Amino acid sequence: MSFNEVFKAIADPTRRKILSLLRNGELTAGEIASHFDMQKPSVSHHLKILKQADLVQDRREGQHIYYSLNTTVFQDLLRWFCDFVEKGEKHGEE
Amino acid sequence: MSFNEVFKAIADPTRRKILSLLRNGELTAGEIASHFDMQKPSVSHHLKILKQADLVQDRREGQHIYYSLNTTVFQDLLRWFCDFVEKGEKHGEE
DNA sequence: TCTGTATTTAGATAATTTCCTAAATATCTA
DNA sequence: TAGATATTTAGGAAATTATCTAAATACAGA
Repeated sequence: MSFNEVFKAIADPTRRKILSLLRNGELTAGEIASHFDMQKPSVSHHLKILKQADLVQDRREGQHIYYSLNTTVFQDLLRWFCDFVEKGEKHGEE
Repeated sequence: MSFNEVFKAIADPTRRKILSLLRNGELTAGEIASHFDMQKPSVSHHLKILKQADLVQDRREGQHIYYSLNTTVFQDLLRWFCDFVEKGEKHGEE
């Protein structure tokens, strides 16, 4: 996981929608794909990018693969934004 | 300003570094460009994208154009991330 | 008005990203 | 093992993005 991968991952609207869907709990790849007008391999590709960025986790259960949010990375991001809103003078990127 | 433009804007490492530089106060386009191994027109392009996303503001003073952070947009982003970290069940994107 | 400095705009190219179809892999059930 | 379902991997075309050089615009001072 790198900070850059995370920012790239959330830059895409499809991926942000996937993250929003997962806020209500884990879903299978197929359930996620059913929310989009897009072929399954394309959704799978987006899931892979989210996983590489450590924004989601997956676990297999039989034929299904369940995806869920990894909120610890969101907390790191939260801090990044907080640092801009606070008027503090120290900084550092990456 | 659209949420999508903002996320696209912060997806690029050069642009995130520009934002970090501006945390210490406003800088001219030339001062910003001097921090990068990149031609000035390229930096100018990145500044334009940050401006369109409403992450920075600019003001002209003589020959110089000063750029500075617009922290209100960061607050909106902060809320977006908070919504993921909180375990709340409601959601909505864009 | 002419010259120099600061910055942006325009246009081209190379790299990256998104999405598709086809094929491969993994698992379940008969 | 064979067939069905769920999902990913592979390979390629189209769209987007980052960067460059050259030219244009804006301003200051002589």
